[in-house]
Amino acid sequence: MADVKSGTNPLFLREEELRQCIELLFFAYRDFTAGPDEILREYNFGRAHHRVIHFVCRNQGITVSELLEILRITKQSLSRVLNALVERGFVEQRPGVTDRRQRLLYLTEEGKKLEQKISKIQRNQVAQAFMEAGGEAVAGYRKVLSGLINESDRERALKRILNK
Amino acid sequence: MADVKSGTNPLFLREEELRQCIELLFFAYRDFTAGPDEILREYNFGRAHHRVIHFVCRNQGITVSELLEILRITKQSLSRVLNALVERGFVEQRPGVTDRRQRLLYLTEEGKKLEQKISKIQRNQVAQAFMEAGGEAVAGYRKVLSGLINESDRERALKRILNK
DNA sequence: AAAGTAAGTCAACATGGCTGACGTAAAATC
DNA sequence: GATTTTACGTCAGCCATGTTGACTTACTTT
Repeated sequence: MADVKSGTNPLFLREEELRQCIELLFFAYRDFTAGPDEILREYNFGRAHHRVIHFVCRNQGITVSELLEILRITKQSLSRVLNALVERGFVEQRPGVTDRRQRLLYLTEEGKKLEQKISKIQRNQVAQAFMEAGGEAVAGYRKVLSGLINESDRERALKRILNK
Repeated sequence: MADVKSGTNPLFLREEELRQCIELLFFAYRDFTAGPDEILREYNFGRAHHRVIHFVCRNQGITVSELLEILRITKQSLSRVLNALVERGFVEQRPGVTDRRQRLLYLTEEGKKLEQKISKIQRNQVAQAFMEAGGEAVAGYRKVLSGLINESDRERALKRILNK
């Protein structure tokens, strides 16, 4: 009589472990976004603005369509957020050099300051977790999260993350 | 002339690595939620419904206030989603035994079926990533993500995750 | 010259957060 | 036993951020 719930059943162990790791991701993400949200509120910005600021910072001169592809939202959704950032002087648009239809995106000095302010909180949070966990754990974290990225997009995404 | 951008500057390396790991979390979460979202759409449910289904499944008989604390949303926000799930027969409410003010939450058979269907996708996705990354990496993943949980809530959250 | 592409706009709608005010039943306390 | 607190719920309205669909403009490619 094989007890499905027995600790000796590898399939059950596996499912339970997987569920725990899924939940872990939820809690980590929940608390990981809480800090930035607080600062953003002071500026009347939201998480959507943060994402734009982050990716424009990491990819100065990015095109609108590249940004859309990263964020996986519609251009109408992006435009609201992007226009607000441009109007309030956090993001700057410059026509592309080789293709003048493009409007390349850059953070202004103001934008860079805000990015620093927000990302510092997250970096401290991550640094703290890294210190507690140790270098080997960090390597594991990177490996697993990389594997969670959609396979068809993984290479491109990783290239972007590790860029330069 | 110390080059701040030099690869030999540990502070720069550190910041760059931290930023990469932050971005990794964004991409992983983005693609991690895409699968469930697709299924949920067929039921006219959203991510909010999924979260309720998930945590009620993992904590059968959970009280409304415990659920609110996990999700970190207002009861008004929860009620919309919860009422829909109850009305459509995915979640069941039973009065508490010792405290009859409570309405303990349970998944119905229907609810369990949907949960299985959704979580199977995520479990497969995570299992795949785990296989590619290896057991040591998984341990690292768990360590780091645990450390990302808000310190004041960490113990309680981890207890809930690892429960039973 | 025509077709395709990058980006933007307007309008309307859905989801899921939020606040504030108020209600009801049960439990806990004075 | 009366009062206060607690668990939960509702109504109403607002806001942020996602969606679709239709159309325009400027530029590039063919």
